Amino acid sequence: MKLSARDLLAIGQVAARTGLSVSAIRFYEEAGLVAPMRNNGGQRRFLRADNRRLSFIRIAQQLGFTLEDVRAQLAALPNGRTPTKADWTRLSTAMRGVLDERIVRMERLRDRLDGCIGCGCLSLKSCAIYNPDDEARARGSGARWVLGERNG
Amino acid sequence: MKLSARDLLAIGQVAARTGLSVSAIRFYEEAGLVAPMRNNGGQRRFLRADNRRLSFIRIAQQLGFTLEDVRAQLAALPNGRTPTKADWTRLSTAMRGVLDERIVRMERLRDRLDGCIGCGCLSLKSCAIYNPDDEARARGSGARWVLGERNG
DNA sequence: ATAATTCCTCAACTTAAGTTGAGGTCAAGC
DNA sequence: GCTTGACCTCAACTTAAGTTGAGGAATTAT
Repeated sequence: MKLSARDLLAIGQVAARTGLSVSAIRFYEEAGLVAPMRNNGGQRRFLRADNRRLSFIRIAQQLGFTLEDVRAQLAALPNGRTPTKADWTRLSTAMRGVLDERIVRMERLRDRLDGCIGCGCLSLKSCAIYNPDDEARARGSGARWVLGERNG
Repeated sequence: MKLSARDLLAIGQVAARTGLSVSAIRFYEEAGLVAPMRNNGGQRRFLRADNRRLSFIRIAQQLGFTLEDVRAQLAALPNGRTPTKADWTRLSTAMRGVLDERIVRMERLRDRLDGCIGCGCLSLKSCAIYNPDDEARARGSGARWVLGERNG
């Protein structure tokens, strides 16, 4: 099918539809997460399918994934054809698995803290959190995840 | 009680005991999280009680708290006297509450994602994650939390 | 007394995920 | 056909939590 001018969106329209800022979308292009075309005047023109791609980025970010994570996920999409709903569902399911893991990890950390609350051992070598086995491997250069929160 | 030279630790000793790097400890001093004395030569000298304080910082960080969070927690410690085990336990208990909240929040997000997996609505206004109510308030200038992870 | 550590400050660099602003161009409405 | 608003690039700035390095001083060990 051919694309008519109606199928091409300016960056502001995409921003309005996805909830992303214009500057963030430009940044994502620079990061290689989306690849809009350009019109004669050099302005970006997005396919309607890019809305879904950008929304995916936004959602994954809200779930605490880094753009690197997102890049890896998007790499699993078919290239050449527009992703189908099934493609997106596959990605979402994969994310759910990672979320589940994170929840388990947090629960483990919390339980360790419980152990420490009892023993007051904050500075001792035997403290379960002080001397973590697996979690702490992340110190150094591991991937990191960020989630916004209000703690007022 | 008086303090003898044995009670005063050089920064390298504190680093070895707490697992923090020397540069991180200096950074924490600059951030006002710890306040070592200085000897005649201008070198830092830490009280043994500072080990516990610094360990608390390290643990809180591993649990995903920011230094700002830590600063707020430490502000709740008594000033003037060395914190007791009960003081530290109070702090740990407060942290546990925050961790519990976080876990609940993650579970909610995960469940929302489940809803989205089914509907494939990633770009639609009605998507529960796309159009989040409370969580998304963190976008902008909210506090953020970071936890290390390996996702290989 | 001297060599080897450890320590000091200060400035610059790092990563992630953008934002902000300057200076200039394009497109749309009237 | 002009004005307004949307868009362009590019560079610099932001925050958090430090690390790295230069250049020098203090402490410890022999």
